[in-house]
Amino acid sequence: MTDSQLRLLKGTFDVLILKTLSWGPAHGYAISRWLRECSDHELRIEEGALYPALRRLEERDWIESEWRTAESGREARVYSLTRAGQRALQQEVSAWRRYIKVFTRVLESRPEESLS
Amino acid sequence: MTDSQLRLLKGTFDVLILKTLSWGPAHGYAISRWLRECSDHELRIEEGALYPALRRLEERDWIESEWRTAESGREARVYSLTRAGQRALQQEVSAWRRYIKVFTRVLESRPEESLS
DNA sequence: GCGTGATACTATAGAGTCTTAGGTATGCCC
DNA sequence: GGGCATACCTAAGACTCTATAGTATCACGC
Repeated sequence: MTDSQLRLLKGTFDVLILKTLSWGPAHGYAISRWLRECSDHELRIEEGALYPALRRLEERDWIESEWRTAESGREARVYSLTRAGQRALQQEVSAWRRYIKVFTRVLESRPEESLS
Repeated sequence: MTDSQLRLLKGTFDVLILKTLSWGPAHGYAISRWLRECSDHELRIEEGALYPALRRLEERDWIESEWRTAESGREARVYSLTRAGQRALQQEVSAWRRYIKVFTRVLESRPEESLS
């Protein structure tokens, strides 16, 4: 698949995680809770998917992490967006908009338009 | 994941294939060509993904196939949508609309709205 | 002090999907 | 006969998500 073509729907969560972190640093558990609430409980990140995704994003240097002790006294690994991550977020979001546009156009197409 | 939650983005092609077949029966090669053209060459189904997907859909009884000889004399396996496939297409399309809506809402959200 | 529930992270097995890369074969045109 | 588009199929491998289990801390009620 060349650059002129859209990347397919893998790593959906990645953009959502980046978006969540654009609101400010957060630890894994908070990310999944925010996403669930922000989507009116329609989206849910399983923990088995969340932590591998966080490691994946960190390997790409889109996020960085640090162990911190919260006011509660609990330890947690807090993630934050890097500069590269901010750029990546913008690119991912526009790629997604583009994909959704094309996808929707196909789904709404009528036979007359295609069987020319 | 319960029914009230959206299925995630796997099997993206499935809906697109069903949609293509809703225009009328077609063989595999034509499906991939139509999709490419209908999306202004932005979507492409690789053959390695197409034929497994067609078998998958046939196993679910959403499509059925038949070997036919075209006017050209070439043999081809022609797929068509079943009744169950038509129903599935409608359901899939509305599930996708719902997913895209939620997904877009999250991607367009601002910190103020979420960090209440 | 002890159970319970929410918080917080980690690891693994398994399934499913896409990419990449190859293969076979036919019809058409020169 | 050679090259090209058409038409189909398969396998290896990578990647992502699900399901499940495990560890540990803190707050709360009793």
